[in-house]
Amino acid sequence: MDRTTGTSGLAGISGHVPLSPPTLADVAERAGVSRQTVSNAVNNPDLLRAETLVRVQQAIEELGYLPNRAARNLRTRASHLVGLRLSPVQEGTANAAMDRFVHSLVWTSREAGYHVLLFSGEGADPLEGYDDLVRSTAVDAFIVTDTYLGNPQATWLRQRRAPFVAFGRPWDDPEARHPWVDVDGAAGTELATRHLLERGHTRVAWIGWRKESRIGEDRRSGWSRALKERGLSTTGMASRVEDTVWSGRDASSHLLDEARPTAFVCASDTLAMGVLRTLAERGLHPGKDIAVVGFDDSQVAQVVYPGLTSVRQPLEEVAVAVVRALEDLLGVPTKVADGLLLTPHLTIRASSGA
Amino acid sequence: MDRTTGTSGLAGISGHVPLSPPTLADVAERAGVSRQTVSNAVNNPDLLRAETLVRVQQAIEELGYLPNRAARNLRTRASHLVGLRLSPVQEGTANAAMDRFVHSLVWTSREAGYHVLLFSGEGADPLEGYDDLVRSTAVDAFIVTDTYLGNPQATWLRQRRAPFVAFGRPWDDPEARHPWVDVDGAAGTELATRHLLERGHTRVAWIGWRKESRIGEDRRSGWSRALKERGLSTTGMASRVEDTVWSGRDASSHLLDEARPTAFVCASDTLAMGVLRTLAERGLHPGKDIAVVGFDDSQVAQVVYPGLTSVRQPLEEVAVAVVRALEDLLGVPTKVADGLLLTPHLTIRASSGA
DNA sequence: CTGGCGCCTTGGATCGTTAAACTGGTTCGT
DNA sequence: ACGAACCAGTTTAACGATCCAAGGCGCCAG
Repeated sequence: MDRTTGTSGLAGISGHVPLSPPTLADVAERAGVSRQTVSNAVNNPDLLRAETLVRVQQAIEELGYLPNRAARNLRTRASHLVGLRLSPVQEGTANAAMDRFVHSLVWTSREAGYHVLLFSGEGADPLEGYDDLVRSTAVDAFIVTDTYLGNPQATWLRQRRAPFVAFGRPWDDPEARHPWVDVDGAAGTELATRHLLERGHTRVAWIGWRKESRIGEDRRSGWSRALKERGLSTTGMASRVEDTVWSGRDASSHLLDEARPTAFVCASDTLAMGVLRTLAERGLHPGKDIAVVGFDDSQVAQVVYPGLTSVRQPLEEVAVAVVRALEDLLGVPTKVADGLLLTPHLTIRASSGA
Repeated sequence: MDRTTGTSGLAGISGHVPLSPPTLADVAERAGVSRQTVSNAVNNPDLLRAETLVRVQQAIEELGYLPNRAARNLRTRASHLVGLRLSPVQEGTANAAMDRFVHSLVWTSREAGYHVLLFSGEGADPLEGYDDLVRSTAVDAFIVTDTYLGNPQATWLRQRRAPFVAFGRPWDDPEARHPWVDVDGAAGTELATRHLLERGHTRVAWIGWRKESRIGEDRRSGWSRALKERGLSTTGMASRVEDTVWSGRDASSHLLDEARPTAFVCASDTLAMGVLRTLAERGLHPGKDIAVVGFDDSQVAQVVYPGLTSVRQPLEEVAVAVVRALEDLLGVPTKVADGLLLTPHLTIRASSGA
């Protein structure tokens, strides 16, 4: 049977909106060529004579043809989708950065011809959701973002030969050979601390996360490095707590009483908000009496009074790098680089005495 | 050729991780049945004898078989994907709600067997991005969220016979017959205003968006309704501005000087943050001297000192309703209801005098 | 012995696309 | 003069699941 006699998608002829989009065969018929020639016109234009190409392209244009994704996916064994898992939200803590990253990623992927497929796990198991997508070959690759917990995804995904790029270093695994992109948190807090030192502060406190958090310890190291560089002591100047406003409030309150700092550097904007709370309770003015710097430059930092100075991650750049790594991974394996560390910058607002 | 002699996916036999996932044929071979029977086991289990079913299911289990999505999509003409467009972010204003909604939607969709495909437009054109997905039959339906500007998507999508559910009312089009879910903003601000009236306030001001915003006017109507209900005047008590902290600051400053309100209801948390800024500048205490209520219960409202009372949209419920409408749309057209209006509630914090 | 029923096999078509082999006439290199 | 490469395509065969029709087989009832 000659499929070129199909009748679907004759928008231009019948004048009606087609019930189903036009197919290769429709275009072929209209252009007076075979289906394969249309396929070539789309995928390997240089194989056609210029004249034929134009004719086919015109037919494509007139019918508004676009290759059916399911068919193309089946044939090429590629979906042009990348999977991104949204981890279960603990509202109140900073998934602010994550949301900004998602936006950037979607935007950047589009330019590279990819779409982002969101999924979520049922429960706490960080592997939840990945499995089905791998087994049903629903996505070409994954973007793994929650690498803070010794990322078991990496090991698992490699075993399954599922391509992936990580946003976050493989902290615990020096053997890891997968591509990753990360932001140098230590450089960020170092920037923040230096900024405070330059403004004359000598007693700069740290409020960060519990010791088990690699990211937290990394950020902390930037603070201590900057202090030690100037020969300043860090003893008694640091506190490690949960990432909540209340923890930040309590920690800063204690530190103010015990160590008498004139400035705070925090591992997150959430903690910094805790510091601001302590200051408000004590009638102290952020930026005038006590300087405060947060981390992530979240919405909160931007709108709070009088403005919170904060370390801003270059998430747009991260997205670009991730997609680049992805293309490298899925295209010709040219292996640009396995890991890439980007430097954040500091958004200065009134809380650090602008 | 007998495809049952295929050699892919023999994980259990060779002991190696398969290079490509197992197919129907692999399962059939292992279970000692035909491909058709495996297909039936998956899609019409009641057609099989219990004994055979168990055997097939065991083979499926052992091989870790899951139907190839591309193949199934091609055949069934359904992708089990829903498209969601991320509108270009104007950082600083409230896409906070959007992010919360995305999370809820992903979660709810998963339970219904759908995944969320994110996409974005190139520029300001709200139709950007939809077209390609429709023509390539990449998604089964869309979730349209930006219905605030006379939503041209609705008209366009209906023309293309592309199924969609809207989060947001068809404000300008009483003819619209598409399913939608929305949150009753007026009910929310009415709740907020009543809350303030109950706490003894009689001079309650409004800061909202410019008159062209249907959502803004809707929210405003809740405030004025609550005041008029108590015989209180609204004249001189309202201001309509851009959705920025600075606009909120200026507006509240003017209102304080001119109308001497003791409380503010705002169309967004962003504007409420502007009010808090004015209070801070004047040495006034939110919740004690002046009460403030925001809208959206964003991260900001939760962490700011001393806590911002805010109208919270039931986005989880919205997601559930949207997915329900979606299932209705894509399954048997039972037409539950075209539109559904949900009621927000008030999260009370110290800014309203807790 | 025949017919019917329940459960399964078989073969084939189908979805829309693409990879690979092939067409038959021409030009090129040697 | 002979093989190879090149034209602008065409033909065939997948890709993996689903759907349909036709039929086989054992078993039971009539």
